[in-house]
Amino acid sequence: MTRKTAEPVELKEACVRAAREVIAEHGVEHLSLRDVARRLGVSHQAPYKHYPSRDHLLAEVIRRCFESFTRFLEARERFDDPGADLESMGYQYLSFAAKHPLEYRLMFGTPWSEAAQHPSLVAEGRHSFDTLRNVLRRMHGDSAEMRDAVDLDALFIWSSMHGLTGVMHHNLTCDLDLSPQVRRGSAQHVMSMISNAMAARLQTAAVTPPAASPRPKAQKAAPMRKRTVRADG
Amino acid sequence: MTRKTAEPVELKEACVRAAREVIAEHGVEHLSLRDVARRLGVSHQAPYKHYPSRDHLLAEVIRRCFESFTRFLEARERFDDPGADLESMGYQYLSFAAKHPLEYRLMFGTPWSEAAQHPSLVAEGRHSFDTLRNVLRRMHGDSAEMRDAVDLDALFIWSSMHGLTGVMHHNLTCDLDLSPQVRRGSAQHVMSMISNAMAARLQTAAVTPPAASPRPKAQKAAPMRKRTVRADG
DNA sequence: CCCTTTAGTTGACGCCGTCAACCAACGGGG
DNA sequence: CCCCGTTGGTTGACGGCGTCAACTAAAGGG
Repeated sequence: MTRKTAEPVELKEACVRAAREVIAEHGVEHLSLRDVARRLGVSHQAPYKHYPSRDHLLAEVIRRCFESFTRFLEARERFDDPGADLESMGYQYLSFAAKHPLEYRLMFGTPWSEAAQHPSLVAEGRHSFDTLRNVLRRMHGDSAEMRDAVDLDALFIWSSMHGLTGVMHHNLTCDLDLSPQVRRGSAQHVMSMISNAMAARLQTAAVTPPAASPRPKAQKAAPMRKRTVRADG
Repeated sequence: MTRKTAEPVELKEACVRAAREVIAEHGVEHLSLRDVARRLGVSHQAPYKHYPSRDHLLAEVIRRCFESFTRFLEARERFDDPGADLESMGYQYLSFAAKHPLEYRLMFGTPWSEAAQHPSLVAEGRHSFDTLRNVLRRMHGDSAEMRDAVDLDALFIWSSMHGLTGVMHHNLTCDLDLSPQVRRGSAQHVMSMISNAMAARLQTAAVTPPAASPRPKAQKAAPMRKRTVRADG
């Protein structure tokens, strides 16, 4: 009635935009469909015609974050040398987190209700991860027996990046009495630590290529005891 | 009336316990003071006599998580060698995350409303971080010029740990097509990668002791360009 | 022309957090 | 002994929320 009937999907798109506004202004925990509807000058139930629940709208917003995140990673400066390429992607990752903290927090800081409910979202997340995988495949070779090694390294790198940005985004970084030098240099430092680790790893990997269970070495100072981290331990 | 008036602070404690139950059963986002009150057979509003708002109760719950987390880290197997001690703490960290995913997620996965509102919480979080700092001080020496280096390393290690557990706790780990070997070995792998990185770092640190800005080396394959990650870049 | 589908409406229900007012027990001071 | 403030509990109300249900106008093809 009050809305022009031009595009039937107009509202669906507008909901996503309005939801992003609400989240930006009041935080994801205060996102409400009623608020979205109000902003669009539409009755409170109108968004329900396009999204079965509040969480589905939220999932769509987050899915788009993953989309643009992946695009951002893909748009990195490219290098022939896989190591340089990996590093380039690392900086791109941190740049995204720094430039789009809202999106980043949405992707990685939102407590899922149930991920299984939103398959397109997890597909998009997987896609992001695959970008990192691809770089490491170029590094390690794409042989079948290297697949697990690639995944382990991907997990490590992803974790370090993810963890750093998480710590930086949490107000923790201010409350931890970190000096400005530390705050400024932390990204550079983490990147170089990853390089350190990968360099050492590549040396050992060259020695033991078919490592089905990639047993690490690198216990210079103290021999590393074999431990396992288990939930029921 | 219906409650025994034995202990005046009884309800305050009971609220925390009930809140933990609610969170464990329904997730932190569904924690409600009314639900807590109902479980305790007490009127809604009764909890308000002890906690000024829902978020204050939640903050108290999380604060206790940090408390027990720190205790857990402190209770690690101790070693004279700082490297071994660091490693021991790393496993303790991962063990805690594996054994108490609920608490872990609460501490690091809860979107703060405003941290400044809950100073005792951030104090407890800082305390946890200081545990890691102390180990690294033993490693690097506690000189003033090493303080930033310690913090940088602490940030890196904390990030890797935090990131790994975050990735593992997210359902992502299932949706990423990771093989069981990878899932089982990821903790071990991340630990060894950190050891790799630290070993390389200690070598360079020994060469350039007064490094105010800890310039990293370790660009074997590709020279690392000096980049900066800035929000406004 | 009718009938189904689509995209929107209003209204209601039961949660929630929170404010306000009230009330019982306690405990120390006159 | 009474009196009164404090503490810890009560009930009631308000508005906001998600969601279900029923209704309606427009569109569009048989």
